[in-house]
Parts: sequence; structure tokens; C-alpha cells
Amino acid sequence: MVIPSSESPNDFPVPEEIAGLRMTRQRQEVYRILMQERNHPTANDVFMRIREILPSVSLATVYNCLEALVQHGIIRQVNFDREPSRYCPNLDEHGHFHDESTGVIHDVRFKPGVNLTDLLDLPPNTVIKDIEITLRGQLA
Amino acid sequence: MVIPSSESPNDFPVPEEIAGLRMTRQRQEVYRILMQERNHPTANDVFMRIREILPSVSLATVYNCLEALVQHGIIRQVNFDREPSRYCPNLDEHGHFHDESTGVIHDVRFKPGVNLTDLLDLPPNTVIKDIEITLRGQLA
DNA sequence: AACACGAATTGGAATTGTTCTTGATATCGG
DNA sequence: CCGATATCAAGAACAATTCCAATTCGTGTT
Repeated sequence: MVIPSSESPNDFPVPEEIAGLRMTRQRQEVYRILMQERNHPTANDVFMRIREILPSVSLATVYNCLEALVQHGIIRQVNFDREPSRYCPNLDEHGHFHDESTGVIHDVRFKPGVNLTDLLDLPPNTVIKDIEITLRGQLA
Repeated sequence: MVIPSSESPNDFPVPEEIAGLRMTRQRQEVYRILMQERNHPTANDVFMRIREILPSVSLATVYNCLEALVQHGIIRQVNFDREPSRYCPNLDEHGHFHDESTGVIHDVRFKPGVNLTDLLDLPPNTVIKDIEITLRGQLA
């Protein structure tokens, strides 16, 4: 059983401001939870975790914080089919492997030297802003 | 203005049964619409189109048909972020490029000889069932 | 420290795409 | 033709997310 602490563990520094975004207490906690739980939690997962420390936070605020962090490029939003969105603080270019037998999502790096857009037959003059690569399967 | 024809254009053969799936009239039409409109339509797009020919079809039936076709590997379901699902009759391995300025979705082939899983740093003993690669950007 | 103002937060209602439920209808094997 | 099974239609239900209005908070300025 997890006993909620009145104070959030300070495992790593949470800046007061990132990329021009005011880091309020709620945003700090949301970010901290993402850094701490590398499980690609959903908004609701974050909501349940944050209430252990800041019981008054609303789900809407969690969504607001997540969106603010995403907009400022501090975290990434990851979608699998129509499942609830998940959030990921790993900013390196990477994909996601969804293990269907456990439900766990693994980050997948590209092999060294791979530049994905080189391998695609893209229309000419394409400006790519974002790539998302997701895999479904099982760890046999 | 489009005048609904009482009969569906028979541009290509629609089998009576595919992969063990009974091809009812509704499923035939849904499939035909997807083959005809390569715009990656949403369920609602298909719904509006099918009513021109079969006015009694319900949205639920469109969803049922699309799901049946997806389950039997006849079409593919494509998701962009949290937007409505889109459907695609192109079964070749390919990605999707979402042009943000026009909203159009382009199929993106891999360059010849590219095997995506070779380029990824996957955990050992991984069985991949499905890969989805989506790109967002603009045609400059 | 008090103030003013914009930003952030809350809680609940609303929205949206999709799924479920129920009863009717069609189709298949015998 | 008959019963079993699959499919369909219509609308209600659902779940994730967004919107809204009211309050609170933070920050910069006197």
C-alpha cells in the first residue's frame, strides 16, 4: 500500500519555468509524476496519482497541465488506436511498442544512423513536423 | 450537386464473400465506397455516402460493417491523434502523411527494400502484429 | 503591503465519436 | 418450410475529453 506523503519526493530538479511556461505547483507535479512513472500513464492515471499529494486538483486541471506541457514541447502525447491518450516525457525521437499480453508500452529507439524520413517515399516539398510510429504485438 | 443513383456504380467486382465474411449489401456498399473514395473517409463520411444509395442504413450499421471489414483484414483503420477514425482499403504496408494545411491524408510508401523492423531497436523475441506510422506536416 | 490584471484552476455540464441494447429482419443449413 | 444464427436499425448509453463560468492565484507595479 502506498502512503501518500504530504510533500512530493524531490528526486530531480523541477524548474520554475520551462520554455516560457509558468511552472505552477500543479504543472510541476504532473511533470514530476511523468518523470517518475515511465509507464506512459493516461490523464486519469496522473489524476489519481496527483491527488495523493494535492487532493484538490481536478481532472480538468490535469488535462490542462498535460496540454500545456505538450504545447511547450516538454512532454509528448501518445495515442494508440482509440485508447485514452498517454503521456511520455521522453523527447528523443522514438516509437512505441504496445505489448498486448501485458499492456505495457515500451519506448523503441531507432538503430544508430537511421533517419526515418529518408526511407519514406514522401511527396516532394514536404515539411514534416511530427512522426509517430507505433507497434502492436507480444513479447514471446 | 450529386444525384443519388438508385443503383450503385459497378466499377469493380465486389466478391460475395471475403475471408469468410458474409458480404451483405451494406458491407458491399461500405467497401465499394472506400475503394472509390480514396480520401480515408471517416465512419460519418461513409454514412453520408451510403445513404445516397441505401437510405435506410444506420450509422451503427456503418460502424458494424467497418469493424467487420477491419477484423477480417479487408480494410485498415487509421487513427490520427484523437480525431475520428479513418478507413483505408490499401492493404500494402504503408504510412500516412497528414497535410495540415489541406487536411488531406496521403498514403506514404516505404522506399524499396526497406524493412521497418530492421531499423528499430526492439526488445528481443518481439512478435510484431501491426505497425502504424503517421506523419504530420505541410506540403510547402 | 495593497492593488490590479491576466493566467490558472475548479467543478460540473456539454460534446463527440463510438459502442451497446433491444427487437426486428434476413439468411443459411437441413 | 423451419429453426438457428447472423445482421440490421434506432436510439440510448458510454467514456474520454473539452468547454464554461466562477473563483483563486501569481506577478509586477505602486
